[in-house]
Amino acid sequence: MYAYCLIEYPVKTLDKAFTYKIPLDLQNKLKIGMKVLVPFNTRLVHGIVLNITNDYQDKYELKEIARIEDEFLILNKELLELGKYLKEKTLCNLITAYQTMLPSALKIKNQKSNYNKYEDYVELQANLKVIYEYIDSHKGKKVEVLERLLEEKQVLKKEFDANSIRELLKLDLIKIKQVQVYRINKDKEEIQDINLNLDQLKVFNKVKDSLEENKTFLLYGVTGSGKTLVYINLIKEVLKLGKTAIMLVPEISLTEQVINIFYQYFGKDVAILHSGLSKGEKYDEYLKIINKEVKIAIGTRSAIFAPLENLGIIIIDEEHSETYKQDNNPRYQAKDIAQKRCEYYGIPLVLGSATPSLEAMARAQKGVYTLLTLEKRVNNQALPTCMLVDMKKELAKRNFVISEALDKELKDVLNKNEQAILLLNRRGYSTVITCSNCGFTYKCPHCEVTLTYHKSSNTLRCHICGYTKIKDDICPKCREKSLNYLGLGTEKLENLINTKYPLARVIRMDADTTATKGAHNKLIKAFRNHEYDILIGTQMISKGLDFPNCTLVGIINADATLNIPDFRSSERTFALIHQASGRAGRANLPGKVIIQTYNPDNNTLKMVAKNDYLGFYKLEMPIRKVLKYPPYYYLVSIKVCSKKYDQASINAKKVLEYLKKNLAKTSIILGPSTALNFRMNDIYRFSITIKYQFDDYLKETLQTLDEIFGTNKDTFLEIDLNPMQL
DNA sequence: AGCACGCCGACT
DNA sequence: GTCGGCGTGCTC
Repeated sequence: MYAYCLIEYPVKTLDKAFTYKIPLDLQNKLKIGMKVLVPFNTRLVHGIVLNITNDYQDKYELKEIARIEDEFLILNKELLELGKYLKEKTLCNLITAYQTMLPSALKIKNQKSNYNKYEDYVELQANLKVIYEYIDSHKGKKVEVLERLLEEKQVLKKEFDANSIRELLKLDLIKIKQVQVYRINKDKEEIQDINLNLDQLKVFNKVKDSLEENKTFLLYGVTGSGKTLVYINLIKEVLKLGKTAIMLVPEISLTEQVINIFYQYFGKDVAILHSGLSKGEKYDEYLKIINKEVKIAIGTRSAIFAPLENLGIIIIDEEHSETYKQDNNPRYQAKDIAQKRCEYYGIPLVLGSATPSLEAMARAQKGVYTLLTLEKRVNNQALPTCMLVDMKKELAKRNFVISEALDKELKDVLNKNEQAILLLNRRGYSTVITCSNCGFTYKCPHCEVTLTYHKSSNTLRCHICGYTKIKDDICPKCREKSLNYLGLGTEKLENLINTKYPLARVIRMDADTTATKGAHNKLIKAFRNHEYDILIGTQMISKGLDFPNCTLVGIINADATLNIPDFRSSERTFALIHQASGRAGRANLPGKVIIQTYNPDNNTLKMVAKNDYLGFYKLEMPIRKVLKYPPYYYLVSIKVCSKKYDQASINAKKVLEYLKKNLAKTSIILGPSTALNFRMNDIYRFSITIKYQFDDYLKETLQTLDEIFGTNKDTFLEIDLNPMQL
């Protein structure tokens, strides 16, 4: 028998199956999808078995498989196929595709370690007669241990007094047994079922009627309409059919609430997969799935590869979130993978959002997806009232950061002992430092962007590569003490608010205050418990958080995201502000939102202020059509990267020539131009964009392009199909 | 990727 | 004479 193995090196030339003889003693054990160790060239390497056959045609002299590395299948048939799809979709190596699908503890690489966690348990050793004799003739702790063991058979060693255990061991009355345990163990909680309201029920029934069909639903439900409850009920239905479910959430730290609700409802049936877990925890959760001990996997992007068999539904919450697209190789979109898996099992895919991506909504309008709508908030609560404030007028009143209106509302909130959220999508203290004497500004030496000043650490930092330097007292160029701090970040805003409202308790949440594990949760909990009155934060505060006492949301600078030069900036701005305003007024209290902008006539902002997603959709779609952007055209972004400016530039032109020759004539090629972050980590990047509608040979063309440049030493390509940004 | 093989320069 | 620089080519 022969095994076709893919080996661990992620190199184009080695990204194919190598054939090995299967030694007799492994012939019954070896299965497709197992991890093996094989001789390769002069050494042993890891590989994964792609196929097993009985005969072999080529005259090649074959070596034998050395051994099996993991006793269980790391990938089943469906997932092996899925890897091929992933490779095709993203043009990555097949081995890279499989690596991406596995948790780091199981990845195919040359270091085996045991991630199983064991705990010492105590069991009775001697026969019962001896035990009873001991109990009858002794007193104290040791007897208690034995009595408990008679009842429970196996007890955690930690629960007993160590001395007693030691002595009982010496007497040979008990023994220690190592048992594998899971690091995460959540039990179901007894909670009362909440009944779906009529709207929710309608939506639920639509999907329920299609549980055996491969249909994609777009669940468009306003913030606070109770989408989660619909998901829970759908999953219950799926479990009743004896099937399993995957649910994706954008970022686990922000969605802790959702996770907890799932634990309450489903307890031990849930495995959770996200980047915040330790390697061991991830390994355990993955193992629970492989061992079929759980029926539901919840997690972020990569959880879409959860090795559940017999899937019954996949749900993707906050469908519009850009976190579902991986921004390094392989650049896959979890929604595509989900679609593929649903197709395989013939089951529904549910995409949920209050601000669907234009792509999704367009497909729903075309009937490709089935549109389901939840128009009303639970209990008919009103959506918050929004107000646009013209900051140009405020400047005249010398209000640079907080407008009159926001000031009034903030005071009001503080008086009523309610809470407010202020959104400012820029961290740090001041975003630009210039010298008023010579005009000097700080730039990152590796990335060509201005450095942001962080007051708490007195450093200047690059938000791209993390470069950090201590702030100077004098201008490094002209040696004058004339450095000015321009531009507003969350840190400065926090300072300002503290001085302006000295009695208010203010808390800040951004990448700097949430760097340590669990910090996120602590801050959120503290704010929910009303230990603070005002929460200042970047976009991380906008998603899915529920603060019942929060009645005011202030968008400090709505233009910040709007002015980023990208075709999706309007969509992003709408989603961000709309999601943030959804935080206002959730329980019984009505909410208010104040949006500060220098562009009060901007249509996107007007639509946000009206809480009018469909209005925004109707506004933005014609623009996309005219400019030939998604959803009307597909995009490919090619970045030509090199440490050497000249090489990047020359090769960018070569790529362009190649594309012109080989792409469909109907495709549009833009560039090369300098990429958004032209220099990043000392690498220069030229950007070429392809817009196309139909091109059967596109992938082949890109594949060969990639191969041609694969041999180039100092230039490499980043090819992103359906990029989120250009 | 990782390693052997091979062909040239500057050292005990 | 030989140690070691890294260009080239191969891997079931």
